[in-house]
Amino acid sequence: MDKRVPRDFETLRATILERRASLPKRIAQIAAYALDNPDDIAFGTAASIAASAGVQPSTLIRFAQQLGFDGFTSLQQVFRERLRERNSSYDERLAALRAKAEEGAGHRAIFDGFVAAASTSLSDISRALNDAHFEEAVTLLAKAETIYVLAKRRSYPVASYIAYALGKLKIRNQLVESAAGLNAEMIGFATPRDAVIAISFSPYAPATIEETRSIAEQGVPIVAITDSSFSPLAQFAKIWFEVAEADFGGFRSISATMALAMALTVAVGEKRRDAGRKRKT
Amino acid sequence: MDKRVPRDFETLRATILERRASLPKRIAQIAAYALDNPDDIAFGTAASIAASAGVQPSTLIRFAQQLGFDGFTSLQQVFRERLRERNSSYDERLAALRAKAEEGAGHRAIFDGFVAAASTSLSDISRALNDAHFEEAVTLLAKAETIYVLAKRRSYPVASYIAYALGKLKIRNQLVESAAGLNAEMIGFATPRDAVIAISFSPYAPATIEETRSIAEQGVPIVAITDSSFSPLAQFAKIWFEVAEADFGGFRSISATMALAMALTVAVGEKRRDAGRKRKT
DNA sequence: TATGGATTGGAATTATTATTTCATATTGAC
DNA sequence: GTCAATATGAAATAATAATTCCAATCCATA
Repeated sequence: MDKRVPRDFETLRATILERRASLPKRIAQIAAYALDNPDDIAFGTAASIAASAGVQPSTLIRFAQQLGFDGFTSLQQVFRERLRERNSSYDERLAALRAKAEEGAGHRAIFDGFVAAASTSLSDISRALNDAHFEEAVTLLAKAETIYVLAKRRSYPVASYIAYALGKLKIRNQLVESAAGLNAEMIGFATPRDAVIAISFSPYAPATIEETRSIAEQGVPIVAITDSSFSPLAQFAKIWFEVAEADFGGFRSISATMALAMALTVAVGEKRRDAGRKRKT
Repeated sequence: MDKRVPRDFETLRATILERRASLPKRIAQIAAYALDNPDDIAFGTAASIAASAGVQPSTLIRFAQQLGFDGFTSLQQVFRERLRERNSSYDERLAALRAKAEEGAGHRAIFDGFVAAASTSLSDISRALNDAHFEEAVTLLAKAETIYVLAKRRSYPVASYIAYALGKLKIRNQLVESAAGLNAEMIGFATPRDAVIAISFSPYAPATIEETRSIAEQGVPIVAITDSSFSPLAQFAKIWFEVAEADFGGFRSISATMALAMALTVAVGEKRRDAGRKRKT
């Protein structure tokens, strides 16, 4: 018994792909069918699957045996397990990935951890996002002449993506960068007809707070993305979103923030397009 | 037959909850178990489920019949269908969300779309990432004196995050920005003892390609993150990762790229720490 | 093109699993 | 407390499904 039986779907998949070339015709046929229709394998009976794949039930069993299983039933377990896993909550999946990390599966575990953290964050925000707030924010931003984007450090990548996307949508915007130390002057140009997207998470970058305060004092409406109602950003903002990002290895995910930012941007683009169309007709 | 048989899980669930009070003890027991462990119902046998729920198989069948099914098997179909639906490919779900967004179902649909795109991308890369490549990349980067980070436009946010994280980990790095048009000179300082992380997706920013080529010619090893084996980056790179990002509303997700980038960064940090510790002992 | 080995189809067999049946227990009304 | 109706447990039975077996076929090689 030097050939190990694939216990999880991914290993199984890899094994099949690897041996694909050397499999007999009918077995290959079943192999292809299995990878294309994993759900059918999970739920069907040997006879029904064989019929769908255009082979005999016995071939199906030979296929399973060739892979090292002792029969169709044990092969089917792997396909069922896959559905269970896929279906299990993000939290459980995260736990599973963390568990894998414990076994010390090299650096792969780190990667799994980040994927898990990102998934968790996404599912959290999907649940938590308030539709009405989102709608208000879109309305507010769509009316702005120029959208100022304000974020430092960890949040800066999000800001730069927003600026990129707004640019592609031909929406006037200004990324407040600290390059030449002219942020204060840049902010000075903003008026109440503009709007701001400010992003900051604990520990809040002092510069972001300071700039947000000063721009708020000029009467420019602010949409904030931050991590709690105690955030200093929340007090300055007309509308603010609370985003809870999961962390791994001391680094927090930014995927939820990113998704929210992209959605805001694109929604603003759509709203403007719609408004423009209406005005013309 | 005025009582209709629940055909989908949600209806079934509602029906069960509604009648819960009027059900006999053992039947109620099975009902509770079914709602708590729907996966078990989907895959188990009548005997195994009955045992887990602490009742007789016949009770399970009576339960099914009381709900209007003609036996356990048809009840089970509903639980299986549920898994199928839940698992229906992300692509289908994305398509549905896109359609929803098209018909103007509020801006929430846009947000959902971005979350779905991000989830899809994450689950794809989780499946596709090659452990060995990842390990190699980490080794290569951990040896570098300085890590140069190269990315423009859509990929720039990822690069800026890498630079931020490397900085926090006290790993010397240089983000190649186009601020003052001095990129060529900056790149000129790189030696074969350094390393590069280059990120670019179709349509590849010409500047990124050009800079990657020139730095490769200096013998600096390159780790590339890109979207296909035909990518111009792939030919210059010692190791390259293929990342397929789902898109929504014309904007591609960057969550998978982000997760990979963070994992690389932190893994490099760990590897260095381990190496440092070894040297000391 | 003959020959041996591998592969396949299809029926026979075995196993597993759902369902039915019936005796027993429980519950509630009088 | 008695009786009838209902519910439950356990084993018997029927149905269904997995597996095995063997003859037929295919394929590569000499």
